Order: sequence, then C-alpha cells, then structure tokens
Amino acid sequence: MGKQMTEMLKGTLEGIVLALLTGKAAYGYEITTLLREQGFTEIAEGTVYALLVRIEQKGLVDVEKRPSEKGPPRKVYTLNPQGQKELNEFWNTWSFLSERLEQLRKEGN
Amino acid sequence: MGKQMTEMLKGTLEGIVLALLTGKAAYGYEITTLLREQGFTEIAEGTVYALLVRIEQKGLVDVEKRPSEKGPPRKVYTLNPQGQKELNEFWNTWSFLSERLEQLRKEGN
DNA sequence: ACCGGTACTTAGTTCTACTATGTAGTGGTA
DNA sequence: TACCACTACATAGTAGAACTAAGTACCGGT
Repeated sequence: MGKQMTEMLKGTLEGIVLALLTGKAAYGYEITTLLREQGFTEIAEGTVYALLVRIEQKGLVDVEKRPSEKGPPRKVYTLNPQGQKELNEFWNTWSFLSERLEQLRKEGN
Repeated sequence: MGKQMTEMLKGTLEGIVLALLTGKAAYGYEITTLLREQGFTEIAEGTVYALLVRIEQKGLVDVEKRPSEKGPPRKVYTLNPQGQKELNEFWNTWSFLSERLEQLRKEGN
C-alpha cells in the first residue's frame, strides 16, 4: 500500500466498512474480499478484523455467529441504529472535506 | 475538532497545505489563518508547524527566512519540483478514494 | 509595565493502519 | 494418512499523523 493511501484511509476506512454494511450484513472475510474487489487491493486482513472489533466495541454494529460450510464459524456484522447515525456523520464530515478539496483543486492551486 | 475530522485529516492535511502553496509562497502563521478561513476552524497551530517541519525535512518545500514588521521573523515556504510531484500523487490518491466513496454513497449503500 | 497580536517550537498523547504471525475448520489429493 | 489450499478470525508490536499543552520571542499601544 502506498504510504499516502495508508494515511488517507485513516478515518475513512471505518466509514467505508459502515457503508458496505448498510442494507446488507456481512462477515470479516467477506468484507475483506469486497474491499479488494472495489479496488482496495492491498488492505491487510488484520486491519479489517481490528476495525471490526473496534466498531463492535463502539456499539455501531450487532454481531451474530453463524456456522460456515467451508471453515471456522463466521462473525456476521449488522449495522444498528447507532452505526447508521455514525455513518451519517461520516458522510457529513467527508462531504465537507471533499468540497474543500475540490475547491482547492479547481483553483489550480 | 470532531474526532472523525481529526482522523480524516491524516494524510489529507499535508496535501491541502501543499495545494495552498502552489503558485503562492506562504509562512506558517499565514497558512494557519488561511486554513481557518477555508473552514478548518479548529486546526491546532502546533499541527501546522509540525507538518511544515515534516514537509521541509522530506524536501518538498524550500524555506526562506524573512523579517516581519509585526513580530519574529517569518519562515516562508515555497513548493519545489519534488513537492509538486508529491502533490500530483496526492491528487491521484485522493481521486481514487473519492471515486470509491462517491460510488458507495450512490449505491445507497 | 503590561497586554494582545504576531510568529515559531516541541515533548508527550491518542488513534488508526500495517506487519507479522498464529490458531482453526474443511475438503481435496497424492 | 499426511499435506496443502482455502476459508475465517485474532492479536502483539510498530509507524505515522494530528492533537494537547506549554513555552519562547518580537512588536505596538495604553
């Protein structure tokens, strides 16, 4: 992963994962592969699991353990109301930053 | 500063400052007030100075000390070719992230 | 003599992503 | 049977960036 991308993901990766969870429950391994499909090819597995632990402890998601046919049991994460609220705030924060940056880029500048 | 914003600024603040410096040299105190005018009202002064030290050590800017009529001498920063290159990479990285996020937001999702 | 505004510095903390490694379950195959 | 690949999760230690908090220093006006 480029150093720039690593730093830029700080703060946004959590939002990305919350966004992936809206309307669709998912488990860690699945989220990792989803991220890779979306272009984040170099996201470390450990990063995702650590993030999931974090958002669970923050109470943003509900967790349910389900057996898998192909390996150890899965931990399936579902966005709860508090997580939805956090996601809304995330979009607000990101919109602000995004608008500032587009402004700067336009100014050519 | 909101915690979300603090985390999201990691990686982007450097790009923002480099962008502010394109075509226009500036000194630390000036950059801090510029950022505040652009809406980053809660950026800590220490953060900006630490960042300037960093980009100077990375060789992205040239520095010149100039006397001030109103206080201690100013350290005026100018973007050099390497800084311009870094800024270009920053825009690439940011574009990628931005497109991914807009995609996610659109998906509603 | 003091205070507010200008201008820069830095030690220590917090938070997040990464590296590296480990544990476990399942199915296929030599 | 032993091994391997894939699935699935966990975690200790490291690095990097923004923050907190405090300080130094220069100038003008009251």
